[in-house]
Amino acid sequence: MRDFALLIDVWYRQNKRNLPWRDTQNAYHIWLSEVILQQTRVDQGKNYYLKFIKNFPTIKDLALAPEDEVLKLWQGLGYYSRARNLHTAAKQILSNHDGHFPSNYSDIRQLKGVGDYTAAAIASFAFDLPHAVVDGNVFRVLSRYYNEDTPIDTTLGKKLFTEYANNLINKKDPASFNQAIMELGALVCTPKKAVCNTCPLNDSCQGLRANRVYELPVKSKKTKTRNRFFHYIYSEQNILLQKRTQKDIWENMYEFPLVEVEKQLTPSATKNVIEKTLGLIIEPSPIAEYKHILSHQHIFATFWKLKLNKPMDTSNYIQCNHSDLAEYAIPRLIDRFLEQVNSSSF
DNA sequence: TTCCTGCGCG
DNA sequence: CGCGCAGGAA
Repeated sequence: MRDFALLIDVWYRQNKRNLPWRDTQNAYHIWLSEVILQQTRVDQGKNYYLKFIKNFPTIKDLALAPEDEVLKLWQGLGYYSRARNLHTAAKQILSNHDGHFPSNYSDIRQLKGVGDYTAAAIASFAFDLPHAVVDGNVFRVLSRYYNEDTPIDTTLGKKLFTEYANNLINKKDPASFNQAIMELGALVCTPKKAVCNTCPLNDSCQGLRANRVYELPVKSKKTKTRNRFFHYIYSEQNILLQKRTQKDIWENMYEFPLVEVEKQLTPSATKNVIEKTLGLIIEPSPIAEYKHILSHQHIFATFWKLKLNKPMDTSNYIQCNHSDLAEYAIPRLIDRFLEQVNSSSF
């Protein structure tokens, strides 16, 4: 339909939300907001965006900051590789582009952490270039609009939907088109409870006509998860920390001394394993247990308290008190435990 | 409690 | 193509 762009444009002007990164052409700000919003909802991302702008007013400020500081600001958002990549990209911009954000698609696309979606978003929002964004919202809107069954998580699907979007895009105002189609997906053409009766496209939507709205979009793969069992040692006086340097979850973030085991054992057997592995003596029963869910893992975490009645070798660890602890980037799991510790009596 | 959403990298 | 995080909805 030729009306597509016009219809959503009219709708967008009347229904757009006011967001801090809208109505700016500052490429740095747009980039930052897009990276934050990559796997995060607007409500959760807003404050992080404002924090980052405040702490790092320019790309150079971000590039020259220590990684620990960037991760600390990102703490709680998840997918921490985004923060590490953001930092790397800032350095790329500083050294390769003299601190000025690149203004063409291919240079933007080369930045670490910037894929097809984010490159198109920045190119259109900051530089008015005609690159259609294809994110989760766009997949949903277009799969329904065209009643298109091709799975979106395949190379073919990605190519097809990108073609659809680039054919529909308004070349006169690509930025508004991109904003409009995503906003429609976020507010009207939602995964559940879509409000088709107020949708500007409901006359021509093939998915609605076929009553297949909730069957779309189609995905081919289902995600598999594995279980992991973490045992953390907490010492309330003199907190022990270590940095996760492995290629694993939470890379470069901090946590308590950890023993990971293959499967759940009895408490006393577990205690033996922990003490043997770490050379630390702990209290006989755990003080807290959590199930922490990640995209591909279920982590069963148990927290044990360090027994402080005899000296032991803690030189492998960073030692700090509660106020120092606030300087370290820690995963949500550890943070959640600390919230409980600080609010109750241990 | 369980289910679901979200983009880029190696 | 498997993996990375957290939180809101059902």
